[in-house]
Amino acid sequence: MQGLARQGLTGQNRGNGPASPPDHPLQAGLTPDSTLDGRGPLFDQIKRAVAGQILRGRWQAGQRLPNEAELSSLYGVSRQTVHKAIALLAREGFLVRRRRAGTFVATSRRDRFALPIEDIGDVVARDGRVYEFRIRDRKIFRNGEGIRWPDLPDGTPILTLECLHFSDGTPIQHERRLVNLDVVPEVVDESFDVVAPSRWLVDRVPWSSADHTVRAVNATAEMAALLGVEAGAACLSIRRQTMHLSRPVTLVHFLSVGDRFSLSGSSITDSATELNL
Amino acid sequence: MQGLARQGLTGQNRGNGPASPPDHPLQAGLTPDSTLDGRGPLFDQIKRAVAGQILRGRWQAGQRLPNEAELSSLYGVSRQTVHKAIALLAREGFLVRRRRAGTFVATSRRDRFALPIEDIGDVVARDGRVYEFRIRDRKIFRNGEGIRWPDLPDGTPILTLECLHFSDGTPIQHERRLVNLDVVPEVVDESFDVVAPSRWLVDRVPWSSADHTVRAVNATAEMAALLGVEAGAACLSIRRQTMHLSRPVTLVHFLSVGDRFSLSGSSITDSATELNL
DNA sequence: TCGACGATAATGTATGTACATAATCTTTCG
DNA sequence: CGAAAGATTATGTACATACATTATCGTCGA
Repeated sequence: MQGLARQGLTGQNRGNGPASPPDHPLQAGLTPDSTLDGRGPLFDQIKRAVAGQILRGRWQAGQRLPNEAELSSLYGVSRQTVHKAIALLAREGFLVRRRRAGTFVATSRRDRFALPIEDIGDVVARDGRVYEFRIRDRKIFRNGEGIRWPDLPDGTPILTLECLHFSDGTPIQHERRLVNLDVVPEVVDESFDVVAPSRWLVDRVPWSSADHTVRAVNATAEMAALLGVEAGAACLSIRRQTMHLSRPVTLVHFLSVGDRFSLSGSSITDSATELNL
Repeated sequence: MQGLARQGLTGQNRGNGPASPPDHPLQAGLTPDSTLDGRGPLFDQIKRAVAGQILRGRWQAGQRLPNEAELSSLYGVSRQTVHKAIALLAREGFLVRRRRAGTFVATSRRDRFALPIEDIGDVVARDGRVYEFRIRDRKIFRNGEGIRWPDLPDGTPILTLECLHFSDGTPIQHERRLVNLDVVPEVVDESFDVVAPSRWLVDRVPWSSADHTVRAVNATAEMAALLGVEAGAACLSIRRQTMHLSRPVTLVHFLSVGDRFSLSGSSITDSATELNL
């Protein structure tokens, strides 16, 4: 049997599988090598095989690919196994499936590039530098009184924090943060002598979602002084609002010196990396 | 049967499912409501139910959750269905599974925030504005002769493009692009009168992966003139290198005026959104 | 000719069964 | 006592089966 099964079936094949030999004609131009590489579980091998066909341009964007039954006999595995592989590829955005119509190679990968946004402390530490931070200011307000957090009802108690982050002693990021005290009242008892606010919140409020906006701004005189650059220096500004159970938890503005900090990442979809394409 | 099944089972239950009533004690503190919401497929309901437990803090980070057999009888579905739900949550990064040890709520959500990077044309169009672009320059070099693309061998033919992007007539982005002619030789015959280079390449070279770097820089005098801002204005600089079959395809530098362009997006992992948490 | 409607073909979900795999726990023996 | 060997347990994969769901295609009739 093609020597493809690495796992399972220590004895003989348990019985009645599809197992028709790979002498299928299929639709013109759609005849894959049908050789699985034998590495890892079958459904992963199928994923790789299919992704490979696409990658090599044998199956082009928008094109329909063989249905599950055909793939099943082509690769000599059951329909469920094919289904799992194909459904995963679809879930990861490589394929589009429509009932009755079939499975198609996805066309648009335009908006699939994504940049991970990491905690500044992690970034600095990973660079092998010494990370420090300093709380510069800390106050409590009620929303609407001297401060305004748009997504929060007026009167909600808010803790404000102002903080500087250092890499090897050089200031690299300024942080201005609002915390919703209705959601995280314990924060008033936390001094942030050791743990940075971002870290503390992440550990405290699990499973939050967030939205981000990144832009470039010129440093004001005040910020420039804090960050040790000339006024007007280009800075990366990241605004992040974090939600938990559809309630805003925290709203932060990070400001980082342009030539000391950057965002970077690679893609296609993390999942594609697993396929090591 | 708890009125949970929305699909399937038009007649009666086909037979021998687990179906023990939800009067289970389970481990202390781990007793979910065991009420599925009846919306959508069972495995999705399970996903939501489990995610909900975590979200509501009933199952905390690091904690072990009931095994598949227990969940199966708790929710009154088969082990496979539970397995599918839990395995998906694990694949999406919400849970961590270890054989024999069990399933645990994932701890770190730190690096899960991600920013999508979209095509400028799409962004402008979505804003309801008129998108235009203009090719300003176009040359052909060999790598190392007057130009250098680090990841490419010397001598490789390269097409260079310089391009401006407009929103409602206002310049918002400058693009400087290198294209590897060994990979996409057809590009020399393309005038880019209608289709922008990014779009053309995406349509031509499917399934590429890319890495990005985003930083903030001050506009040089030349760039400032092109973009219609004063010299020194803060700009967002995006560098993107695209690969296909581990060969570099194109290397682009985008430069966008800080107050006319920003990156934004929301997260936790796209997949979480599906759960509408 | 066009629309309704039923047949059909594709994917989607759920369950049972069987075995593989990998930790972890337990026992046994030097 | 400690290490090796074996039992146990939880997850992982594969397959068969059965039925649901949903476009799409044809056909038939007004």
